[in-house]
Amino acid sequence: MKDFPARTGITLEDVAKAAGVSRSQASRALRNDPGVKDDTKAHILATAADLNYTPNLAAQTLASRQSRSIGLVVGDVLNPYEAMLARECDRTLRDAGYFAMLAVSGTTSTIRAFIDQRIAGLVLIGAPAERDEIVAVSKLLPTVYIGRDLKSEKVESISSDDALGARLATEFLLKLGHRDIAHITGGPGAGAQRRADTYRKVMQEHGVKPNIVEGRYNVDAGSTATDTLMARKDRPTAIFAANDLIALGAISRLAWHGFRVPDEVAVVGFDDIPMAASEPISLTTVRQKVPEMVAAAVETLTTRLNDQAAPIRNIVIAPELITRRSSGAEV
Amino acid sequence: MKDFPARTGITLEDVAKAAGVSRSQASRALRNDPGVKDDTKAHILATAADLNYTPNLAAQTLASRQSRSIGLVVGDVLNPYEAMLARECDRTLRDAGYFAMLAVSGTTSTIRAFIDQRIAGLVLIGAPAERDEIVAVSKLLPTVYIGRDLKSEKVESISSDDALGARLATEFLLKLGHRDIAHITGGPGAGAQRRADTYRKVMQEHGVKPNIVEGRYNVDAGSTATDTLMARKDRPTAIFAANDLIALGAISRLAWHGFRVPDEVAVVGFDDIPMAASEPISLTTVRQKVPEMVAAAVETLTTRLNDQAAPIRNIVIAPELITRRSSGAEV
DNA sequence: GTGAAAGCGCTAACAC
DNA sequence: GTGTTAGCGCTTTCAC
Repeated sequence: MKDFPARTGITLEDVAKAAGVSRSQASRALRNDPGVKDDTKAHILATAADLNYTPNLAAQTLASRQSRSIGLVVGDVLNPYEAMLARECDRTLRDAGYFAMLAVSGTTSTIRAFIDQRIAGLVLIGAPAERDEIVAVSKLLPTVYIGRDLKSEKVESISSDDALGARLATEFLLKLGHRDIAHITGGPGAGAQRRADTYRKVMQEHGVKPNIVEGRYNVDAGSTATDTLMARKDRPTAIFAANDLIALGAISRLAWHGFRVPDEVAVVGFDDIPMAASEPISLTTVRQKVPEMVAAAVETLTTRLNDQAAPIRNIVIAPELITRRSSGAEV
Repeated sequence: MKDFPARTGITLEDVAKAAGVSRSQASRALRNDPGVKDDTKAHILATAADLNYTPNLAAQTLASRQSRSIGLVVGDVLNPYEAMLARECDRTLRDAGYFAMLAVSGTTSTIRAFIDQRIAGLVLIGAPAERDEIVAVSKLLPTVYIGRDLKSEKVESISSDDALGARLATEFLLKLGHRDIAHITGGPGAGAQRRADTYRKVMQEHGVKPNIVEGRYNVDAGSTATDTLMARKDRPTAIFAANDLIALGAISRLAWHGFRVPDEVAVVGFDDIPMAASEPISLTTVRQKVPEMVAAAVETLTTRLNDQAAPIRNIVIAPELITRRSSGAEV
């Protein structure tokens, strides 16, 4: 039976009294403010631990006019990639001494509620979609956006290098000898566009014709696009999907049509969601480095929290290609 | 450009002054406490709106000794079913006037952090796994567990009727004429066990031999179990998977082996995650009614929050069978 | 280096 | 019905 701390009624006052010091000193010691003699501090800390003291956050927030809770807005938790980011953010923020308040419906009203709550900062994961909105929010409080490069908007952001990722995938397929490589896009978003553009460019660089089908970042789009692709007389021998969900849709549909993956059609995705690594899927994909991205995001945010004047940072992280069976390369 | 409320420096005092009343009356009016004349109240509310007043939550919490934040602990956000529950909880809680603080690593230390935060209550989604721990936590503050029936532990819970779900799936397959129906389990958990037990019972009731392979609630387990199943000489003509992830693994692997779904093997899952509805998968499955479960959970929690002495509730919700192509039934 | 005193913005008796 | 008076538990000048 784990023992959880009962909500102790112990206050700073109790600790101070027990330690024989004033509340101010106790407060300073606990927050390790400078200006407390080392042994006094040690004594206070010991006493606090002894009494099982836990500070009252509400009081702290009220008195200091700053909280340690961070709003974490996730556009679509049902997208495994965003879920991975959210989970990692939660952990990292906690480790950094903050509390994450998650909202999984990234609407304006949600963010408004957060602001009313007087959170210290905001981490936005793929939401809101509108640039205007992001900019508006970021002016109100420290904000970092994960998933898109917002350099031109002057909003701090962490993103992954979509162009590089698309290049890795396309060149890999090319190197494997494929010429008829199709690309299923992820829709009109900037990231998806960059992936498509880079794919096109790389194909042209190698003197082969691009073959693009419009899609969306979900399974159904992958399926539909695959139907389109395989109905043509010049079928592709490889498909580069703008994300793993699309790739999953493609693989499923390919199987339904009776095409063998990777023998008849090689498939490469983007993101590296957990399912991509699963045995029956074994999807070759461009991994977005979630831990690195989140670490950078939290670092950026905490830096700003401690210094409003810190320069705006826009970090772009390089993804890496993870080869598995779906592409037919020796793994 | 959406306009977000700037963090107004407006306090209750300002509102009271502007409305020409005392702080107490303003406070009462804003929280619509009884004992404020209707037009006074209207006037105060109007003034507050005018001034763009938003209450300081920290001050409220401190003064009233109760917060409106609810800890939401999710065992595994990467499980789409839990992600669905989490999203719905977030929304519902917000609509009920609470704030959800999400933690996606359902460890003891996380919960401890929540308690330190002096949250009002806790919603546990599939975590912690240990009964002891759940019981310990629930003694400390209002808690409702989603996903398991904790009646015997005297912990409020909302669960879905696993036995009924398993029965629906098995009988459906039987009705379709299948006799060789295999079941891939979800592991040692109580819910998974109940599904397996019920499957076995229903099979026996119909005079056919159960065929159980041990699994886990994930794609790989579905794949592995399928290998086992299809390697035997008496191959099943239908598979009832303990959840959708397993079913997905089975379908993928079946395709890999060259078996047609549903022609050669029918597949039925459990949960109804979004991917189950996708075109290329089209999985027949037992839907757990997420909105109903969450509504019940939030209702249960808020009831307790308002009345510590309320009787403990353990609500079990009936799932329903959703037929799609994977089972071969006419849809 | 330490303590005293004054709030932070609100709620909750208690009077009127 | 409405206002007055104390705090809630902490941080933060400002003296010493």
